[in-house]
Amino acid sequence: MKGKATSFDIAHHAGVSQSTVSRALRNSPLVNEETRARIHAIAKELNYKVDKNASNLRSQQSGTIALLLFQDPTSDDSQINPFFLSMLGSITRACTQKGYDLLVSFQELEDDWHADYEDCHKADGIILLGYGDYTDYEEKLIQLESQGTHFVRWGAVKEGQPGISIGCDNFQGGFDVTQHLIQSGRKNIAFIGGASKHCPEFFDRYNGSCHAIEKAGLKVNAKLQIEAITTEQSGYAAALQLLALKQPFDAVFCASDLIAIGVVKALRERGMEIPTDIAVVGYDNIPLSEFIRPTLTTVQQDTKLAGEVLVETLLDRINEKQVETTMLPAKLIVRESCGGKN
Amino acid sequence: MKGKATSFDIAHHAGVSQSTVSRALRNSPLVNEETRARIHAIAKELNYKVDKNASNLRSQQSGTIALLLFQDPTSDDSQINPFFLSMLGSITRACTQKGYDLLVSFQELEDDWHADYEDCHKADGIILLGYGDYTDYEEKLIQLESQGTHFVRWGAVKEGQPGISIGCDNFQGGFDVTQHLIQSGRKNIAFIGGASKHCPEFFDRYNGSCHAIEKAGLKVNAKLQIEAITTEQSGYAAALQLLALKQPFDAVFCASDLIAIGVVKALRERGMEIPTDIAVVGYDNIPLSEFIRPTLTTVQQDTKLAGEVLVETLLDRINEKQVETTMLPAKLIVRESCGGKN
DNA sequence: ATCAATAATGACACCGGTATCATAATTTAT
DNA sequence: ATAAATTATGATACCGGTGTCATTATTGAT
Repeated sequence: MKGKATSFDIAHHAGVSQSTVSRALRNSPLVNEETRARIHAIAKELNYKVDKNASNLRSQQSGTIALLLFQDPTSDDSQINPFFLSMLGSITRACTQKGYDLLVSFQELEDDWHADYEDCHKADGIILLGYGDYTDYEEKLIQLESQGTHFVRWGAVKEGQPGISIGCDNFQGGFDVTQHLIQSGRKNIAFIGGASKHCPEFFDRYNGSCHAIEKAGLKVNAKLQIEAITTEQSGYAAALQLLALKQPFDAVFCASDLIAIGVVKALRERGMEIPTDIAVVGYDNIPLSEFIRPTLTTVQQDTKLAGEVLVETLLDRINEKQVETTMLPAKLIVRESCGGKN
Repeated sequence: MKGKATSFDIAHHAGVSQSTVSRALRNSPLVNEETRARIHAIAKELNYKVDKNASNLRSQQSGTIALLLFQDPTSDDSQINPFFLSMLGSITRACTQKGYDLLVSFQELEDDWHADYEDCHKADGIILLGYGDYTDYEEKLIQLESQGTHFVRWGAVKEGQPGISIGCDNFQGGFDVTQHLIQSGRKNIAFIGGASKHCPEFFDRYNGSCHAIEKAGLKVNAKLQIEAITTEQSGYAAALQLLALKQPFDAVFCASDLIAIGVVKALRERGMEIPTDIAVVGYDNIPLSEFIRPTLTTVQQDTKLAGEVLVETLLDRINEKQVETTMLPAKLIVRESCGGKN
């Protein structure tokens, strides 16, 4: 036998038409039970596999989902935010469970998204994942939407956004963190992470934090907000900036765990005790947050659930079902670094 | 205009045959410069994208590589070894650079590798990635090899293995770690990580370690080798096992950074100082290894290079070039946790 | 016995490109 | 001027399946 077996080979072996083979292998009820079994047996024997290109071409679907992961352009090449990797894991699993394959692509935000996976029929839909500066991102989303591309976006859930978004309640998460800090006696709470509209998730977390401060009758000190992207290095640098301000602060709420890890490192190097002198809180509950010293208080986003919801929502969208933007709950995880009671 | 544009639509607009359109879009030199430009312009205007299913079907290649990531079956669902995620990142980038798409699939080792991506023409080749118990793995590799599937494996590089492997020099890495520990005055070096043939990488690291011990004129204490899989939890548990033995030891060489992090946690909880009482060394140089306290001495595997080599080797194999099993160097990174001079 | 309904299968167009060969137009060589 | 080579394009088979309609065999109803 030369080359791969085709459905014609099987038809020949089984003494039936190629049509029947095709139907049998898809378990069509139109095929006689016995014939189907025979065909399956022969297919197995010949190690036959349906050619997905042919099948997809004709049926106009790919059984594949594309995941576009947007990297913060400034972030190190080899470092990817563990939170997104965790999402990637859960998305992969959710896809597998639904019988879909997953095409993964890292996009640089500046890029012209060269990979129009759905347009070229390599994927039936797209999941967009990533923090970062979304300046011309929105524009692209509008274009996708107008083209009728099936996509779902992970991120901040806001009114009037193009397309469908799934995200955790960042405002609530920021609120919970800050309220907890205040209840533990902290008065001057710094925030490290981009608090501009460009990173809507961080912005929501910051706003939630401010809301908690005001609700407690305290005043927000805008100076205590330092920009940072989500890497340890950036957190480390931001913490040094914060110290240089000479403004009093007794707690730091970091927009991500990676930032928090850098902040902890910087503060300790400057001789501060955590949480005795300064409380530090992160966000994301990455696996290592409970293995650093002190263990890190953080906010958990349920990545397993998120991945499932993303995939399910996308599949619904592909199947033209009505879907809605969804907001998942965020959950405060109190550990040592905030000094609060557990 | 209803539906997506096809090459016929463009041909019609441009007043040429569909053949010419197809050639022009692939930048064939057979097409007149001017005609080609015109066709490209029209294609852009109509937002035309080549249908990959059709194209791949005819040309019998997919421009896609499949990455199968083998999960340790016992490992937690949401946790993936950062080292592999780093590999995933570099592989993704290397693929992008070569113009290939990447299909990612997490396989459970028990699974019947349902996804025969190359057989069904969804991919041109396969990259296999993962630690773990390779019992019936080898058998499957032999089958892949006999089918003529194009694949490259990451892992231990050994004689007489089926197919092509790319890996770091684990023996050397283990040797370097242990030699450094001995030179720093450590005498009783424990090893945590599976040291059986089932996990060849770990086995090589252990053997390298033993070799260094013997070369220094010391004796290997087999009792100081504890099994563990590559998670913090497993490392934590293994460290407790080690302590329970009541055997003297002054250093722990962990087969991975995740294990080391668990070990550090366990030892400190029992009141030991690191590195004063016990030196700890990990393996992989995951991003967080320099952010935990104390910073972790470890062995770096150049994931960027590894990803590039994997992809390049696979592409060479797909193109029927002669390729060879490759061993990449491992590099000791001395930090605080081993107590050695930097 | 005759006809309608059902079950099982075959024949064939079709998905949207690529590969190959044929053809027409233009240039170069003799 | 004519043959040969080169350049640009068209026509058509083909990749390997799926979808649709036609056909035949079987069963049940009248």
